[in-house]
Amino acid sequence: MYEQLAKSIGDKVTLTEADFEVCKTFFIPKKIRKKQTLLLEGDVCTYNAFIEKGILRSYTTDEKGQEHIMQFAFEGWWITDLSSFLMGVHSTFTIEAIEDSELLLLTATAREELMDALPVFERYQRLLLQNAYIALQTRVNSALTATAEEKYTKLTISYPDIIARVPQHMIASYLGLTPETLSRVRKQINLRK
Amino acid sequence: MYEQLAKSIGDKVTLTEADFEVCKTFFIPKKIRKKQTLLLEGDVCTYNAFIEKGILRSYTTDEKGQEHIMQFAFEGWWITDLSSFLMGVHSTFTIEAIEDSELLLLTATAREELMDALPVFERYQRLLLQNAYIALQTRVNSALTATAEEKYTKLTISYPDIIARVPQHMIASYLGLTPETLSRVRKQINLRK
DNA sequence: AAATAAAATTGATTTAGATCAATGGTATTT
DNA sequence: AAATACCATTGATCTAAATCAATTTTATTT
Repeated sequence: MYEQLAKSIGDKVTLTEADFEVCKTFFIPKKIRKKQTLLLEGDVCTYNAFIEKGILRSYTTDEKGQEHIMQFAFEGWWITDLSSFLMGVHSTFTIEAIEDSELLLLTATAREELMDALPVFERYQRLLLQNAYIALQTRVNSALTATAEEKYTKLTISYPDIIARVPQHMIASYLGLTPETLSRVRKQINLRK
Repeated sequence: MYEQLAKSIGDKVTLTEADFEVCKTFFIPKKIRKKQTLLLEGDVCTYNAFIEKGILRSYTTDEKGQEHIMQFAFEGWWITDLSSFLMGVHSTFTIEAIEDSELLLLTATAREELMDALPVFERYQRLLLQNAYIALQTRVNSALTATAEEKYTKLTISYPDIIARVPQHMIASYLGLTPETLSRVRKQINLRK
């Protein structure tokens, strides 16, 4: 149940086995079924979730009821509404499981305590955040620069997992395209090869 | 020369005056004139720049020679190409002064040393990054969701400084619009009031 | 396994914003 | 202060992607 977490932390910092045992105690394991929500828009996000197994997504809903996906999260990734989680404000995102998933939840206070108990955890969190920030910049740039086809092609290269495991209409939403446009883009690409 | 830095750090963490004196020694002051570059696309970004005075911007240039602005940075903000700065890869961004500016530069090694010397500096950096990440998410969401007019209106509300101090064609670039479209959007808004 | 719901595809049409082009303004530069 | 380069505005036209609508395919549920 903690394999992915051990791997994720170990990739970024050095932690003894004893310290990892301490680390584990701060997390709350939780299973969540496909289509169940971990967070509803408007609620306060009380957890930062680490994914041991499965896929989740976070999304906003606009006035017309259309969903806009902010993030997909797979095994070994984290997902939360950061501003709600850190500042205690009402969330703008809904977080929902795309597959049956196994999570490790960290409350805001547990997170603070864990960073105090194991200073490398703060470093780990900073390193994760750096990567997440860089990835988001790339996404902004793609949104400003790229055509529909370029956006899709870049995604297939950078995140083949998303293409393989996520329904197409959700990929469209993530890229800021309609499902129809994405379907046509894929057809074009296939015709050319 | 260090007023803005003292303010920025003081807003996030607690630092004694003596520690701040230590902190100062890690920075290299630098003046840069309007239109001069701090970083050219393709070079390795050796500095994380804190802005004491002035405005800078970071942007990518596409195949057609068009510039796409990733970030504006004012007094009290930081600017860098994070992935180039941290990983030593060639930068995708150019960083350039919009006005004559005064900077405090931190090299990657100075930054590491500073975080070792003053652990609160690591926390300060993490807190900055958290805010930057949340702001970027908001920008992605706006890019996915909003019309040209909504993008502009949101910017006027969230960042009136940008509207007031940055040329219009750069605002257009930042929003992913052409200068013509932004001009028309502004006209529409003015006609309505 | 049949029934139902959800997702993907394809076609016809519309539209928001881009592009092309010209003019008037506003800064820099000499 | 004149000259030059850069910016913002306005108009006409074009186009990539959205919308509307129908059909086929694939998943879920009973």
